Amino acid sequence: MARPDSMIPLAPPEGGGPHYIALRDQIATSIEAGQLAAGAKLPSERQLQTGAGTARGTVREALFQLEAEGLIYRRERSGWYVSPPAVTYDPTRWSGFMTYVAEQGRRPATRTVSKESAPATAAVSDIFRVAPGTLLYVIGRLRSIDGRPVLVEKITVDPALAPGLLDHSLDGSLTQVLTREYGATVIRNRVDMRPCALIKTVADELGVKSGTPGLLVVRTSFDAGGRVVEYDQEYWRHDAIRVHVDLSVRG
Amino acid sequence: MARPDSMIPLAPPEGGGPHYIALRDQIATSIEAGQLAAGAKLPSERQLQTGAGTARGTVREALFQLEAEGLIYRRERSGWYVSPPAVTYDPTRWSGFMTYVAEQGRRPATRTVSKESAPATAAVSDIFRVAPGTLLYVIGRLRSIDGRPVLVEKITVDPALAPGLLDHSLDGSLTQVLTREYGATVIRNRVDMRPCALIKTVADELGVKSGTPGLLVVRTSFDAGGRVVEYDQEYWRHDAIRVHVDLSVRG
DNA sequence: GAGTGGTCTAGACCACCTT
DNA sequence: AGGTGGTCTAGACCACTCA
Repeated sequence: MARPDSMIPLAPPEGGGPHYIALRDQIATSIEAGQLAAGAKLPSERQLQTGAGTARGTVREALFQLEAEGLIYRRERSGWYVSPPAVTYDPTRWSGFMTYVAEQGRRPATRTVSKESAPATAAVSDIFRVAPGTLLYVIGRLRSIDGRPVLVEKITVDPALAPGLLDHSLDGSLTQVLTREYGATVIRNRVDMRPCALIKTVADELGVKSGTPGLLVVRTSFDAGGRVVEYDQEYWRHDAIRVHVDLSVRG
Repeated sequence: MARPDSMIPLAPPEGGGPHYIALRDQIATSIEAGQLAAGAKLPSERQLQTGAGTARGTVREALFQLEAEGLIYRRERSGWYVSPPAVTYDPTRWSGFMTYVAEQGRRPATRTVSKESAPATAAVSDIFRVAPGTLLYVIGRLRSIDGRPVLVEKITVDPALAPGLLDHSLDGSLTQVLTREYGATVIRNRVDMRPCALIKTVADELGVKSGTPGLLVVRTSFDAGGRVVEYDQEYWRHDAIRVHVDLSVRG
């Protein structure tokens, strides 16, 4: 039996839109009204289901919508939570994650997940202008804001520029280490950004479901000789970042 | 009856992952292998359902995943199609949409959807530094690449700077009109970007389902007097754009 | 161990696009 | 008119988290 109109579980949504949109609006309103504060946990899907008088699938559609909008997020098999505000990233400023997150009154943290020497793939060897298979340092890090993981990054560095890099502490600013310990001077930064989906490996580390939307930010920094100092691929939760660029006419 | 293992509809996915991921991988592979070219239509959901031996909901989950990744997109109630490549947007370059899209070998088009004088809301009046309720020009445009709508924009301009603007043709570069006809000179550009969901009004114009992921790009341009020349909110399909910024040390 | 979300089934009706 | 995706139901079992 499909949609038994005889029992009218809940008033059909005003305006005739889908039920899941009506539920979405209801939850969105109580978030904006502050009844659900940032970080607060939503009722369970089965509770919402009872309250709304719809099937669980419909409830989940409303939740997916809110997730896509960045209003809520999930912790795998734990529940749905109200998203905290996003931080602003400005690629024209040269401060690192730890700095600009703190400047915005939030608490940044970095955890080094992996560090190793690995042979360069075709794409990477091209960027570093080395032969494919050349051993490069690859560092994996997980960065959090106020205790919530927001990005996973994979940093590649040429050992020729920073021999023994992996023996240093990598839980702070890597750029700072490269500058202070190895005298590397970045004079050019290239930044690429694009919406993406978080694939399994990344999603697992962030504790989100594979396939949730994200933002890929790729930074490539060069020294005066045009050599790549640092190649950094950052996979962000899509609701944790916004980008801001301020530009004046120049030469 | 749930998951009748007795009939094993399709070999359970290698590695033990979910079925929808296996189907996703299968479709992704045939796209990457070129068996499904950019713009090609996928088989219908019910055909895929039969082929994969799963329920339609599972098929749709695989399709949603691919959509989130930007590999495919849908035309409302028409079908699923392979996404064309994204265009690159560089906020540090001052060329407009028509120019940079054409430079990348694609065919740009603009259609003016609406133009009117409307009273400034609180947020907008703040940006333009006018009293709330002041009449401002608001222009709605739909922009396409190779015939596929990729963004909806809402441009706000202060009539004090460009009286009679709405009488001009607005289907080309608006910045050019403002420069040539009104002598406005932009010396500063502020750009904000963040992932978002496309809400109903926008989604309808783009012909996508409400709630599909998008990218909001807000450009604010200023003249030498610090006055806002143009305030432009662009809602992009998330799979149509990537952002590229190249920065050198400077003053 | 109770409860949560994650995955899946097998249907149904509808609004809309396409031909 | 026939086919498409969009929405929805009412179940089920599973892997995992949390207390």
